[in-house]
Amino acid sequence: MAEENFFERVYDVARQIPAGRVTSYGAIARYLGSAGSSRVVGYAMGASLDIHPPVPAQRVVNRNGMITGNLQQSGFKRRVQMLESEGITVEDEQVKDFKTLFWDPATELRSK
DNA sequence: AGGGTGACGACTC
DNA sequence: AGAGTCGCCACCC
Repeated sequence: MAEENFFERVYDVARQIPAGRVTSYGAIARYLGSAGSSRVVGYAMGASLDIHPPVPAQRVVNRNGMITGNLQQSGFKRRVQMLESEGITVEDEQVKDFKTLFWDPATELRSK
């Protein structure tokens, strides 16, 4: 049995986020069936920097569309640039048109 | 086995 | 409307 920890599941979903789109921790948590474990998703993202393969955690922001990241602030700036490189406009550490670029796995991967 | 932590989320004042 | 506080659930020590 594939003993995929909750973290790996989060990574799997995050890797399915198409470029130019963003999602929220709560959306992923909800998609995994643990809507209340949004914090765990965020925690997993932080640990994603230490896992392999790399996870596009930069596409995952909080439900406000703001790029959180108290940790790894060193790479935080780089994350914003990567998002802009994908066509996402980031202003003041916040994703512009977040609602439009929002990619909900519960809706997109509903049948996958 | 227990306690503490944490890239959030929703409620309340 | 904005700011602050509490709660949740999984992982690490």
